[in-house]
Amino acid sequence: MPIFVFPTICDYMKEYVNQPHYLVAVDCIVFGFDDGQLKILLVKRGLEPEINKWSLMGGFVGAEETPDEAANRVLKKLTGLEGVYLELLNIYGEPDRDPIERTLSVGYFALIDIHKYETQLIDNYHAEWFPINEIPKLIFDHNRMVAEARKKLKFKASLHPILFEMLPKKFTIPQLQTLFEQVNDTKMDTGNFSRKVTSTGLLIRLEEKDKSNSKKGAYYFKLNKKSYAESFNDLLSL
Amino acid sequence: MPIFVFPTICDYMKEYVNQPHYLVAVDCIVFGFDDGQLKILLVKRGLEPEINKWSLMGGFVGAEETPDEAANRVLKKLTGLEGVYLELLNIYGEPDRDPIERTLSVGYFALIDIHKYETQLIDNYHAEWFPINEIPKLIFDHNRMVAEARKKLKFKASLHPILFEMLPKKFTIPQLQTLFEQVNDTKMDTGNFSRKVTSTGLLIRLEEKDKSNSKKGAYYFKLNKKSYAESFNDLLSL
DNA sequence: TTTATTAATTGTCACTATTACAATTAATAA
DNA sequence: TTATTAATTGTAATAGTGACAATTAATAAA
Repeated sequence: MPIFVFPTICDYMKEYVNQPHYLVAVDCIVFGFDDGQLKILLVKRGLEPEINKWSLMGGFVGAEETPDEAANRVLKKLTGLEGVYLELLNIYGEPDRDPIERTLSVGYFALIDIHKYETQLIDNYHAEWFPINEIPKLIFDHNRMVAEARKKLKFKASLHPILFEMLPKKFTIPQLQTLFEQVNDTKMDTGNFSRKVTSTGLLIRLEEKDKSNSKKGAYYFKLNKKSYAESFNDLLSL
Repeated sequence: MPIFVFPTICDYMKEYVNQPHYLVAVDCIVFGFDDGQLKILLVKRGLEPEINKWSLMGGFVGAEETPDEAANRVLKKLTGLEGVYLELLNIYGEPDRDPIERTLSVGYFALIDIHKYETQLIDNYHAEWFPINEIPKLIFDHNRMVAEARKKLKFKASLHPILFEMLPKKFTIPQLQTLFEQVNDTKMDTGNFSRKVTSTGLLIRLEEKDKSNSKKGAYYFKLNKKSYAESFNDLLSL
């Protein structure tokens, strides 16, 4: 008599049927950069429970879509933007994280150019940009999500040129440095930063200058899309 | 008349109820190192559909556990090991990835010391270690999971000292180098590798030597747990 | 006992990257 | 014309990397 008995098809089907089923949601931590500050986008919840509390933007994963697609859909609906930089952050699955019913949430972090945001939507969805150091108390485990997203952004940005996702097409090196310093919570030597960043071949200097911050003015740069793509190929992976 | 009408509590509850519910599973890509080869652990499926096909080890997320806990449970059951190195890989949520019923799978990759594996379980679960370059056709999207896990391991190992998770307590530098080369699919200068790895302060040299591969013999080393922990604190994040 | 052998380890040196900080530049406004 | 100031470039000491040569410590053959 065999010690291990293979289940039959019926056993197999039963195994599926007997398993609990859960709601699956996505939540997006959306980063933007404006006015020399790193910010994230929050929405004021218009539903019970936790009505009028701030939360991340999220939604349920529909029957015909992957979690990735759900996250893109939510972002499109709440920011008007498509094709934004989006990356899996973590999965949040504490059995009681949602008081109504067990819901697993797939957390994504998104980087957007804050100036492309459709400001009309701010009103529609009671949304607001919060400086990263002034995040209020959020619902459920959303504060934990934000904390993990910050860590991931910092780590990621040290290896991949993703910060450009948050900058406009034309940007200056001091601007890039400020964003970098915000993300990494540090200060850098301006000379060394400038040289390092230009030596990568990732940037193309334009003729125009931004004179809003100094008399000399800082040259505008744009991304070298070609080498940007190549460095992504080198580093991609995750 | 307001343009945007807040849903009532009833709307809110209905929103939950109307949403589809899914099965949620975990799948583990288990790496080990033996005989100079990087390997992964596969099980022969004893159930329809896809009976007798090779697959990753997995299971459903139970009602009282997080996906992390489910992955640990599955690993404990199928390897006998607890507290193994385990990290989220990705979430796999194509609506039709499982032909029986929609199932979202949370992929984890695990690193274990292959010699601690309870070999009895190999028989119980029809499991087998496969060299990384000889992985057979797997069920569902499991080959994709393996490919992504390899990429992640390579990337991860370039930043974190995680390879030690796959080595025994006592190991030699040539051993470590072979593992490193397998993971990165490359060759390194032995001298430079040795110096670099010892200069980190991560290793403590023992008196004993391994003379199985050379007449001179290679010193055994063990991990400096203290600086190992510290470097983890520095780099953690993900 | 001596010598040849071989993987493991250490030495060397040219080359590149990093860092701190000093000097210069290009505009503006007094 | 000159003072001012952020932006940019210069410089030099230091540290890290990589290729390759030399040495070492054991074993086994002569």
